[in-house]
Amino acid sequence: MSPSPATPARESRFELKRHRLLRAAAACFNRKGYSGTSLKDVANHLGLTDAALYYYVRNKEELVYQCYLRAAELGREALERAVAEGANGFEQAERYIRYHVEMMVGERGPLAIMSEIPSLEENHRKEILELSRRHSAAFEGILHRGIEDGSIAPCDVRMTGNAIMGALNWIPKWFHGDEATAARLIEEFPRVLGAGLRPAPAEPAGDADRPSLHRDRSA
Amino acid sequence: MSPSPATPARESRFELKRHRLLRAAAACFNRKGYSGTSLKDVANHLGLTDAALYYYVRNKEELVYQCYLRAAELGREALERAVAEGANGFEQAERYIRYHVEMMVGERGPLAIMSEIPSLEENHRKEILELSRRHSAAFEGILHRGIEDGSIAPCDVRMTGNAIMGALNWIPKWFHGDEATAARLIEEFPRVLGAGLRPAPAEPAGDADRPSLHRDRSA
DNA sequence: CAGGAATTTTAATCCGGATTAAACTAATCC
DNA sequence: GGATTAGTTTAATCCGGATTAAAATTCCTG
Repeated sequence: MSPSPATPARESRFELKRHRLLRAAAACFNRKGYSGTSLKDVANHLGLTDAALYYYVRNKEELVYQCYLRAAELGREALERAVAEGANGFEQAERYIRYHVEMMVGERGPLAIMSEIPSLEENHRKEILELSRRHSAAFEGILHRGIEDGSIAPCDVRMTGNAIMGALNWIPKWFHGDEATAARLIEEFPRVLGAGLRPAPAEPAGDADRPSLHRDRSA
Repeated sequence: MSPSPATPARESRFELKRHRLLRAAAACFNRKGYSGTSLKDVANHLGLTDAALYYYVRNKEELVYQCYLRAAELGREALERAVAEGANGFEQAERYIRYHVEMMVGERGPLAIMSEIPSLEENHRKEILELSRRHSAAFEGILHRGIEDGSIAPCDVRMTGNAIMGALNWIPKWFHGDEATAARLIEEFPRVLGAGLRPAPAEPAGDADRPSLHRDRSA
C-alpha cells in the first residue's frame, strides 16, 4: 500500500499524485458540493477513471477525510507562522488572516470546506473535530493575547473568533481561482477583519452611541 | 396538491406543517450535512415516516430548494428592514447584520446553509443563484451608500461584503440553538463586523503603518 | 530486453436511500 | 353517520454512484 521506499524523488511519485488528487477533490467538493461530485468527476479532472482513485484512497469517505486533514494542516501552518512572526496579539491575528487567505488562493490551495464532517466515519470525525477545536482555541488564544497587550479591544473572543473564521471558511464558496480577485482578497480581508479588532483610539469625549464598554466575556 | 382554500386558519394547516418541515430539514442539513441526512432523518424529527414528506415536496431536491428559498426570503427581509430603519449606510449595514443574526438564532430559524446549490435542478439553481446575487448586490449597495455618506471607510465593497456575509453564512455551522450563545452572537457580531467598516477617526498625524489610502475599488 | 512492481482500466456487482403505489387512518363536511 | 378529502403508512421497487476483481498497461530496474 505504501510507496516503495527505493523511489529517489524527495516526495515520491505516489505522494505527488496523491496530493494532486486531494487538490482536485477539494476543488470539486467546493465547486459542486459533496453530493454533487462523484468520484468520476474527480477522476476525470485528473485524466483518470473513477476506479483508479481507489489506488490512493480506500473510499470516498477517506478522500473527504484526507481533504479535511490537509485543510487542517495548512490552517495550522498559517497560524503557527503568524504566531512566530507577529509582535503582538493584533499583528498575529492579522497575519493569520493574511496567511490563511494566501494559502487558500495560492498554488497549495484550494482547501476543502468542511461541510461534511458529520458523515465522516467515527474516528475520522473525532480527529477532524479535535483538530478544528484546537485550531479555534489557538486563534482565540491570539485574541486573548491581543486584549492583554492592548493591541486588540476587549471582546468576546469566542464570538469574534467565530466571526473571523467564518469569513475565512466561506471563501471557497465564492472564490474560484481568478488572479485579480485573489489579490483583492489578500488586500482586503486582513484589513476589514483586522479593523474590527482594533481598540477604539483614545477619545477626547464620550461617544453617545456606545451604550457600555465591552469587557472580555469569553469563557 | 395545494391545500383547500376553505381552511379557516390564517395560515392553513398545510402551510404550517410545511414550514415545520422546512425548519426541521434546515436543522438536519446544517447539523449532519446534506449527504448525511436522509429523508428518514428529517421525517423522524417530525414524528413522521419518510414517505410522508412526499405529501409536502416532490422530492429531496425540492426540499433543499425550498429550504434555500426560505433562507433567501428571510435574508431579504432582514436587509429590507435594515435599509428602512437605518439612517445612514453604516447603520443599515450594522442593522442588517443584527437582524440577520436574530433571524438565524430566533424561532423562525434555522436558515439552511446553502452548501448544495450546485446539485439543484437547473431552474431552481438559477433562481437561487439569482436571489443570492441580488442579495449580495443589495448589501454592497448599502456599503456604497455608507462610503458616500462618510459613515463607512472607503473599501472594496465586493470583498468587504463577502467577508461579512461569510461570517454570517457560517453561523449555522457552529451554532446549534443554545440561548446563551444566541445572546452573545447578537451582541458581538454586529459590533465586530461593524467595527471593521468604520472610517478611521480624524487623526492628528499620519499613520506610518498604512502605505496608502484605500479607495473604493469595487467594480 | 526480461521480469516484477506500480498504476490504470474494464466490466461487473452492490447497496442504501430515494421514490412510488396502494392501502389505511384521521379529519371535515353535509 | 356516511361520504369525501387530507394526511400517513406499509411495502415494495428503483437507480446511480460507490465499490470490487481481474485484466491490461506502464514504469522501473537489473
